[in-house]
Amino acid sequence: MTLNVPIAIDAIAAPLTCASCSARSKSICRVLSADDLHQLNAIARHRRFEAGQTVVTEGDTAVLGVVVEGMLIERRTLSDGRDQIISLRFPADLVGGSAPAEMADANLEAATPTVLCSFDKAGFEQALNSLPHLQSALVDQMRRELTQARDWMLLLGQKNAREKVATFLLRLADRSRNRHCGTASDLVDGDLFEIPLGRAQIAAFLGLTIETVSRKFTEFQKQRMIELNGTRSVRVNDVAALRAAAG
Amino acid sequence: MTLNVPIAIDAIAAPLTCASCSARSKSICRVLSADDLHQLNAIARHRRFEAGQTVVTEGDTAVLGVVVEGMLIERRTLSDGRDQIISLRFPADLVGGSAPAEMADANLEAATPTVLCSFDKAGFEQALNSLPHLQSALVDQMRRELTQARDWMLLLGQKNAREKVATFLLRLADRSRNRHCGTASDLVDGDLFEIPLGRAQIAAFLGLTIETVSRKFTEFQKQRMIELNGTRSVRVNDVAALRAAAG
DNA sequence: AACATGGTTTGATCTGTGTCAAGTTCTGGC
DNA sequence: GCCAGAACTTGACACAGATCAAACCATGTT
Repeated sequence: MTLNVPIAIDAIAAPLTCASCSARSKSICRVLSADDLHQLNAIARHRRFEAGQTVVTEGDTAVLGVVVEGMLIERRTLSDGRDQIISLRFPADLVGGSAPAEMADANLEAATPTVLCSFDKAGFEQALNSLPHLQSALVDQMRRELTQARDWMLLLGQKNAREKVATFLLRLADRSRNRHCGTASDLVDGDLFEIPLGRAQIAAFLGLTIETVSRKFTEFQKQRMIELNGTRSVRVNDVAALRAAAG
Repeated sequence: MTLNVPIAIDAIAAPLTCASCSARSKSICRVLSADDLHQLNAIARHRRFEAGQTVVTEGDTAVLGVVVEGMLIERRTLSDGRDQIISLRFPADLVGGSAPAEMADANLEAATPTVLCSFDKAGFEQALNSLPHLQSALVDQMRRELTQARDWMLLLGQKNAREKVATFLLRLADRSRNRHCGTASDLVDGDLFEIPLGRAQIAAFLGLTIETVSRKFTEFQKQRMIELNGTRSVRVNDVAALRAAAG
């Protein structure tokens, strides 16, 4: 079972109702009763995106929704083309809830084939007003996003390439382990997971170049901390060492 | 009139009531009616801090409040001592509203003599529940924080030292210009303002070393873009050039 | 006034990461 | 299965920014 290439995207039955939504138990929708879900259901619409496809461009009218399957990337771009990936959005994550006004504050694109449950913005605002639980779930969600953003600022501003790549791997491994079940299990030696990003995307996420990322991967491999299978499949051989390298 | 050293901190009459609060018109409190303000007033308490003083340490029970006067710094620290300033909080900014649970997610310290209007956490939660306007103002505030954090990620990950320092100066100048009156006025050549931070703090904010920050300052001065008066007072001679340098 | 102190600037050198340029390995289409 | 193009790795080299060290300068103290 791979993360980046679901066997057949079209074979996945898109959950048409919130009741059967695989992302619900971990998304902001989890706080809603069956009755309240109907209100959301009415303004929800599923959209599919291929890997690499753009969802919205910075400045466009924002898209609002919950990731159901796959993975989205938010990136912010400098006028000369340099860009920084600002966040990775996994299943159950809210997207665009933090865009001020009606305008997207970043480019949004699919890293892997992705299903997004998008909400009508006006309808969502209305739902927020009538469902206090939803509103506070949104606040919670934003808190978590802010904490993540701040963690990443620490990484970008202070960590060196080795620490950056190690941190990245640990975060991803964690996310892969815990995405299926609700139980949080620790990463252990021997765990295998997929990197749903290319080297260029990893580089843009870490504030490095492709080449440096690649070098660190092979460095970790030579030191027996990880084992690469192809370019996107990783086995963690020495969690402790990886943790140490992450600083 | 200096930003960092008010003539006499004790001479400032602390606004004891929200009604006379200088920060109200721009803080989250602005959305509340006179009546609703009473509810907040009841749980508010003013606290003063000297420059350099710690307000809370990461992991302590969070402090929640609005900056009335002065400036606070939030910093996150790596185990080996390296640290990154995660945000600067100016008058009217909310502090601690984004801490998950009850725990501060960063160190908070005063950069200049500061007056903080702190709220009782439980009381504030209650106020949030009973005052929907306040809740959505909080969401707005968090949106803005998140946008700022993301802008800074772009800076930390992609900009070089020259761009970082130029960006920093522009941001500060802006903030200084617009802190008194409500009208947003553009920065123009000849504008003078104070830097309420030492070089070490600037460095920690930009992900650079003290020495590099210092070198960029003198570089800008040699190029006639700015003029330093002492170490903390800056005159901007060429806004356009600074903007260009900021990328 | 001389002094101690902490912050800042400046200089010399080192180093990690970027840059440029080949190779090499994957991947998907025929 | 083979081929073309893209993605990745590896190497040689350059350079921005870090590090180490020494002046320099404010500011308050005796």
